[in-house]
Amino acid sequence: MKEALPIGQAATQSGVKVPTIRYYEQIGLLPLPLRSEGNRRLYSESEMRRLAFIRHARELGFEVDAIRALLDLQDNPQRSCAEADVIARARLADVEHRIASLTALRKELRRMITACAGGSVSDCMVIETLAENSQLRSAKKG
Amino acid sequence: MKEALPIGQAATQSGVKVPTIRYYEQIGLLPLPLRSEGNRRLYSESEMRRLAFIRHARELGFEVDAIRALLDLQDNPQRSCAEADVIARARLADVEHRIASLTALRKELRRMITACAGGSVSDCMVIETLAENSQLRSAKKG
DNA sequence: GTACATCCTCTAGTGACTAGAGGAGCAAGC
DNA sequence: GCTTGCTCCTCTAGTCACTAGAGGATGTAC
Repeated sequence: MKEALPIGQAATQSGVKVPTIRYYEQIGLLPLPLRSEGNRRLYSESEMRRLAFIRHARELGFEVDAIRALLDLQDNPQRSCAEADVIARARLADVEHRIASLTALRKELRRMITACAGGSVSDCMVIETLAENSQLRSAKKG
Repeated sequence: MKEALPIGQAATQSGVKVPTIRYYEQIGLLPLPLRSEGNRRLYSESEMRRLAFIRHARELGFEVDAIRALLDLQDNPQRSCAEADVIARARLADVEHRIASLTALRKELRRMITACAGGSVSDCMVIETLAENSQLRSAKKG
């Protein structure tokens, strides 16, 4: 087992800023870490892993509550599979929707870059494309 | 040319809420619309199109500044293609990174749902999957 | 033992909305 | 003309997920 890290090193290693780590602790995404004699936070390997997960999930646009749900799954492996299933399926649906939207956008961005290669912007259709796509869904999350 | 819409109908049609439309006006994403005799906003077809674009772009995770940049491009079609290219390529890189991460997560969620079909959650590896991927980039924007 | 970085807690500010107060405009019915 | 009720107006304040800063304690290097 590796030695524990102070918050500054935890921040550097995870790419999550120091105040953000403290914020995650405050809202209960991270457990209260061990403290040194001088009252400083010390992060274990498993906490670092959890932190990396949170960071990545946030980058992907998951809300804190969704991340909390995923972490709960991990924390309670004995839990009924039905619960896990509901959470996982909801996340999956969300992820698939995001992938579909981003794939459509990627296509349009590629087209735009290609089209722009040799002239003015006047024939770029980003706005038209995205405006039309926006009819795909008519309501957002609750 | 179709007749102009009051803000409530603009909201219904675009899926952007009334206060959000006013907010977009306030921060300069939408132009100041025509007003009726009674001082009510009236949205033309082109403003509706712009609104639809903004909504879709926001759903896809673009920041307001990025949207502003794209709209500026559209507003100034005589502008150099180099500028458009820079914006589009930055967006494309971002989008591709997101797609890659989400695809990895989708795989894991699917695996999880399958695994859960017959047992406990104990071997779910969501955290590991994302925690490892998170080394791909070490810094965010700005 | 004194610099100086790193840490602590606490409060306040940011971006992108979102909700609510308090009031004006307007269409329909009496 | 007058009321009912909806939509609209402006303005301020609240939310989420951070982010920055004040003011002070700790830890390490010379």
